[in-house]
Amino acid sequence: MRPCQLHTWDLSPTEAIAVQLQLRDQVIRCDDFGEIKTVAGADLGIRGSLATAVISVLSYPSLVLVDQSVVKTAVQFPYIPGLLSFREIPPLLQAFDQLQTIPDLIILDGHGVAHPRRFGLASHLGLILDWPTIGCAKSRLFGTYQEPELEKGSYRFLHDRDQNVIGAAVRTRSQTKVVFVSTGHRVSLDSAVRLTLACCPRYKLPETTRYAHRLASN
DNA sequence: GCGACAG
DNA sequence: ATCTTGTCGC
Repeated sequence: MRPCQLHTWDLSPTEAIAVQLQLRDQVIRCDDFGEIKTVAGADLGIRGSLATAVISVLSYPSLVLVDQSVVKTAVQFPYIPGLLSFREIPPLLQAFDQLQTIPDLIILDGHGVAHPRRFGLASHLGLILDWPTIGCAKSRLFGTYQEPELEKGSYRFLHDRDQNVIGAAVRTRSQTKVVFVSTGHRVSLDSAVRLTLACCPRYKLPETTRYAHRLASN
């Protein structure tokens, strides 16, 4: 899981968009992973310009915390819808570098291919690490969908303007708002939905994300 | 031109 | 994301 230097990070928003368009075709939307025994959650907490990057690794499917890493560093890129990865990946890579355990799968707090250029945070990090990733966002960035049934496990596909499927609005908990699941890299949408639901035994968000989020924002 | 817009 | 109190619902 060695990070691959696909590009530099001192980019202007215009250059960042060019990078996304250049890398988007390398994303693998099919299953390309082995047995899942551990799943990692990654998240960033930001206070002013100081970012706290956290990676939490849980056993799967038991979902017990087995490893965690925390790194505090300065953020270098502003938050711009569609360019979130350029703000969050540098700090997250530092946290992954400090991690002792190599997780079999990573679930990100953001979108994968459910993105205006089909290259959200989960796809970008997946490509850099060449590792299986899933995007699981709390709100929609791009695409249209219809509300799924209110029962846990229900979901409806997210479509782009040409009706291509780019993700799914998934009810991970009954009577609660949906989360948006999409392929990050090397995980099909079907597997992404199945694995995400398996990581949500009680709450709307995956346990992985909850663990990372808790440490990152306190 | 107006609205939408992951975290 | 962060700034912030109480409040509605399971």
